[in-house]
Amino acid sequence: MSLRDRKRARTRQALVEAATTLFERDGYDETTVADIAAAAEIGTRTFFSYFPSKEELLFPESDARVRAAVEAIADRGPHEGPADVLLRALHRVGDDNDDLSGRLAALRLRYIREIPAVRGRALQIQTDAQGEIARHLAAAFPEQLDEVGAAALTGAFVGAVTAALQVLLADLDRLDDPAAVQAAVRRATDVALRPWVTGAA
Amino acid sequence: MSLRDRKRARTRQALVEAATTLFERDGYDETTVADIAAAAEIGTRTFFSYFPSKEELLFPESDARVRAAVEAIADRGPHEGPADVLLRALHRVGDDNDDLSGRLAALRLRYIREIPAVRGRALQIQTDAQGEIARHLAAAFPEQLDEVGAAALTGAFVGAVTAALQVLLADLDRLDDPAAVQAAVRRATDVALRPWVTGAA
DNA sequence: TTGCAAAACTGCATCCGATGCAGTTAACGT
DNA sequence: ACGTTAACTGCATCGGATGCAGTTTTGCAA
Repeated sequence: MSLRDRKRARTRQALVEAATTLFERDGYDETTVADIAAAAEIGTRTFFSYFPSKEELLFPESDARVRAAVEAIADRGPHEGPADVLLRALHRVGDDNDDLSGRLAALRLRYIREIPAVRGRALQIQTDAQGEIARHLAAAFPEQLDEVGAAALTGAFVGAVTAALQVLLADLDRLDDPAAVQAAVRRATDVALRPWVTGAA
Repeated sequence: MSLRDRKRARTRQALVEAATTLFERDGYDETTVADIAAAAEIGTRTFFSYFPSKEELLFPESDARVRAAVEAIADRGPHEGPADVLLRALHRVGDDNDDLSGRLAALRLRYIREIPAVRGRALQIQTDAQGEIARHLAAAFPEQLDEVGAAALTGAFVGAVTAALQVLLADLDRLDDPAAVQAAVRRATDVALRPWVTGAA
């Protein structure tokens, strides 16, 4: 990796950290892009060559989860059906929830509820990920699932977990506690997916 | 209804129609709020007392579908389970898809794919509607569903239909044909919900 | 009908996010 | 060491959105 690339990665990281600190101190709307750029010691204009928009700061590695899920599909056993694989993939994604120790994740969870632009971006990322997973799932089970069926199955899983999680997080004021969030995620998957684990594959 | 209210409703309608025409002619980003306000013969500033944002023009009656679904839940038969009721509600919502003759609906479907802000707003509306439906469902079946379970079930249904519909609409270039869209919606619900209609309630 | 209070409309100034452009600076490979 | 390429930066600009203050319109009661 060249010096250029290393420097660039460092600046990117500095931007995320500066944004995290400023968001925590002043709030999302109160923190301007100019503030963040200044804190990371780059020009305001240059910010937009690192992130296309302010929201994106909250989702610095949105690909990681998708990759984990795709891996889980690839690592399927010989006797697993589509629902089993999907279930395993979702659990693995839930476990990997600790991206970078929490501070940013806590902000993200709060802002997804409070700031429309952030919520919109989060939902779009989820939709895209869902589509990607469905594509891989259909490819893995060509005889049992067509494109539409795979999308429907994936949508049902993700939709169930997301909705359940939302209810569980709604009355959770201490979003800063990673353990509580982790527990909520696990309970959400359990409740949401119970209808499948007992039924047919 | 007072003269004031009637006039206000007329202006609101004029704004939606002006926006529809301008969007069709020039595109979403190319049409400014000032253009729309001018076409409806009100000041630019006044626009924001009718709609809080530009996107909102594309969702003028987002409550209607929720009301239809809630009605469907209320009209349940004595032997229907939660899944049956939800299925019927979803079908009714699908049938009511012809809001105001299509032009706006066609634009909406296109822009949900193309413009991030619109997609974000659409997903937020869907999420809110989902939550509302789940609340009513839980209230209707207090012994079989708790809050989390109702949210998970509703999320699964809506998620499945939405995902399936998205695949079907992806290769549909002629979005202007209401019949084709209607058919896609119906097929999406059929495919997505097949696992439930045969299984247990 | 008249007069008053509430609501709606409007222009103006302002802020912020985002983009195009052009000039400068820094890093890379030879 | 040098030319090429990429990155950084300031500047100007645009559109969406909000607060404010002044004017106009509507509603209602005297």
